[in-house]
Amino acid sequence: MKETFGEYIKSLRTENELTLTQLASKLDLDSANLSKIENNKREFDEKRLELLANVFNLDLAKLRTEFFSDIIAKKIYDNNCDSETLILAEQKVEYLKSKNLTTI
Amino acid sequence: MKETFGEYIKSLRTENELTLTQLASKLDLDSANLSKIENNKREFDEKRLELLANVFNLDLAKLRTEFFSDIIAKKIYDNNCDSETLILAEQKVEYLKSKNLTTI
DNA sequence: GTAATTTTGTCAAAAATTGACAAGTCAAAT
DNA sequence: ATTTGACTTGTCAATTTTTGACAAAATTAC
Repeated sequence: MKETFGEYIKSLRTENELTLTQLASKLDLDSANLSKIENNKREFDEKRLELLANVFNLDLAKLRTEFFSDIIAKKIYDNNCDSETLILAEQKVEYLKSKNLTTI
Repeated sequence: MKETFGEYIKSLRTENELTLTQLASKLDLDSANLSKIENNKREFDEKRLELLANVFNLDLAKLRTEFFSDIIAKKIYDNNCDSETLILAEQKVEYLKSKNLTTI
């Protein structure tokens, strides 16, 4: 079972024996805010994904997948969306691709 | 293949032979902005879902599914997320449910 | 033609997010 | 039992994003 993105960062951090302050500084972030991110009280900012990948030598593409799936999961969870939602979403992605639509 | 939420509104509107102005007023919305919504240039606002359901006698739960799947699809499409993203998201939803986590 | 409808552009107001700092808890060390 | 370091929580101004509203252009129907 997949953990949240914040918990993932926390496990990366502790496995590498870094303090919040140390990692926060590498990510150009306040340690208090990093704590909130790790505890699902704030969102990690997309613009720091590359930095995070570099710090822990991670594959950026995989990290992005991890990141966006987290955002989507939270949206579904927070709004009590039913199980059909993701199936429909997948169809709509195909539709958008087929139409080459420019959305907001 | 599933259309976008905006296109769905548009088809509902035209099937019911309403002008933008007419529907916009029922939805407490500016007609120019409704036009943008129908053309995927703005997001429909969640707080108007119930109103929309009432106007066209739709099942609110289904409409919500339609609405949130649209948001998710656009996020995936706009960010060029790979196909794994939704699979991962589903796992994360289960994880959040199992933990009963309170997110942001 | 022109009248109605739809689309597009713009912008201030409102809402949401972020960065930053202060103050708090907790555990370990001395 | 006090200090130190690590982490958490609360708050708030500043930035960023979204929204509502209006004008005006473009399109369609008559």
